[in-house]
Amino acid sequence: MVALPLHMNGHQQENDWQDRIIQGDCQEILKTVPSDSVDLVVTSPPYADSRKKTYGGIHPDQYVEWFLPIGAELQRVLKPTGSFVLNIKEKVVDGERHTYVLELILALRQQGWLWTEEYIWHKKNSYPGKWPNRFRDAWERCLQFNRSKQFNMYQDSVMVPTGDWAKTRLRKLSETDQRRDESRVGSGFGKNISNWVGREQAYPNNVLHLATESSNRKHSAAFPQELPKWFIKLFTQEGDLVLDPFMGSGTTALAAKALGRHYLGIEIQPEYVELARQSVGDADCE
Amino acid sequence: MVALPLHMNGHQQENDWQDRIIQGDCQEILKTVPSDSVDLVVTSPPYADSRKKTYGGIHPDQYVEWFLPIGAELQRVLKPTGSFVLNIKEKVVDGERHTYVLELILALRQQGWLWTEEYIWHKKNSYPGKWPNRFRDAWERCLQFNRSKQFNMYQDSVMVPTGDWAKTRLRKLSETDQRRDESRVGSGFGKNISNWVGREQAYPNNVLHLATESSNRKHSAAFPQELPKWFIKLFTQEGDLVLDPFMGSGTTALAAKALGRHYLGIEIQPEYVELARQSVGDADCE
DNA sequence: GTTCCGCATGAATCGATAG
DNA sequence: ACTATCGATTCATGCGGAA
Repeated sequence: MVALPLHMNGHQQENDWQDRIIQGDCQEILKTVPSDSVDLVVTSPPYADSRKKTYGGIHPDQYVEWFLPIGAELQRVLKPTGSFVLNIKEKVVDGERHTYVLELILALRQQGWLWTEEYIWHKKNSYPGKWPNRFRDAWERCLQFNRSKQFNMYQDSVMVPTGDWAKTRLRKLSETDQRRDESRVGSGFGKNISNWVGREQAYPNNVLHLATESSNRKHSAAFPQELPKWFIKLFTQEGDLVLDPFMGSGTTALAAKALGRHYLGIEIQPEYVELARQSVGDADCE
Repeated sequence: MVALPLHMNGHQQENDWQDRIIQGDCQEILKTVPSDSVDLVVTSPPYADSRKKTYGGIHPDQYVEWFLPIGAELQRVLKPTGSFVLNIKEKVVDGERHTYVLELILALRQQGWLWTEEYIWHKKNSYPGKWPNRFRDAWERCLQFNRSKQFNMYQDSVMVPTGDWAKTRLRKLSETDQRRDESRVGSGFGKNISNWVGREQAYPNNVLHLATESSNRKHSAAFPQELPKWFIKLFTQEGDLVLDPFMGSGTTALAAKALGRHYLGIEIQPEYVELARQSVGDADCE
């Protein structure tokens, strides 16, 4: 049977785990989350040795060791059809890219995760700076892991306008619409699709072009809401549960809520917890 | 005619190693190349299990083992101030990204290489296709390795125009071209750079936006000439020596020659050798 | 000389079929 | 069961021919 939250007894209601932001160390909190209950984990954990003041600064050499227990819990709480998206980028240490992310990928596979794909987040407005031996770092990894080869993926929900739709849309419109309508019947969507009716659309690829959010004042990591949104649309449906064990200022929760998904956020810093709760609360008023 | 290095006796003149394309297995040929003689290695080795007919198809599980002896030779022939740029991408095997590239990076570091940086080549025109569990693969790794932390880097040579270029130029373009320009983010590759001489310039970042050359010539080059050109400009000066141990149809040699650098190409396939020689020969006539 | 349009062409991947 | 081959799917790009 599932590990029940400590304060609950008897029948557990799934709703208790939805739309909440919990303060605490995710390694501990996660133990109280039921198995096979989460549809998507999307998170941007503290990077090694960075954000020292906020997270205690995990040393690069200890990063894998630190993350593995959390990876194990995430594997347990994720549904077999769910996905785990890890946004991360290795630091420069002593003039070299450190290898802890590579080692983490290998270690997570040892743990049973499937390394399905590596998406690239291209940061269009990367952090300025100049060094004699390198250029600005303008990309981060978004690693997709799965428990099983059979996972949910709703590709139609993230389609984008075709490169030259303006040129050909009028000509091909009828023909293409017919074809797309057929395929739409089987896959039971409708909401987002309707936004694109009349346009040519194509499936995206594994390179995401997003700007970092400079307005994110308090939390040190500039994690644009569009990033979790994209993965939430891609890997969940409305009503599904999205987990972020390193919630920070609540970007993932906001994204999930805005898309009609349930969220579960864990954050160790009380200030961030408060900030995140305000954010999702504020969103209520809109 | 092919003047093989083995035919030479006595003192080696550096010129003997310049501007030549040698047919043979690079693992063997490299042994005859003088130590500390190359300013830049830029190459795109056969990817695991691909190009089966031409290279014999290295199995993913044996890739690291196969590459390491070559890596050792490259380390020897490279000058201490030189760089080694490796263009590579892992395949999907059984629904997962294979880990041989990650393992190769770790193994090359064991061999003494410094993993200085990972550039991303964003392939604007990625191979089409649709699958239930993934999108099209639109990026490849360009891994930069060095022998020493003190390596040559000429950042000014790859600066890109900035600022008001969109403003000035977009007005004249058609609607479709405008749309294309939007997606043409960042590192100003392209032919019209000369139009922007004298304008404000900025340093690029570590994401390169290039299209593959699909229907360019008879022989479609796996990587576009702009890719080696960028690294050649960045890591060498005129008169320096550029080595490509997997020359293919000669893209790197052409790029080096066009930029006034010397080249040394090694290629096992006689047809490619012939093609590459014709290419650099043809370039002479222009 | 432009601009526009048609068309072939990829460092792909999956799933089914065949040996 | 495990490998090898094949068909289906899909789209940005650049060339060449046409207006």
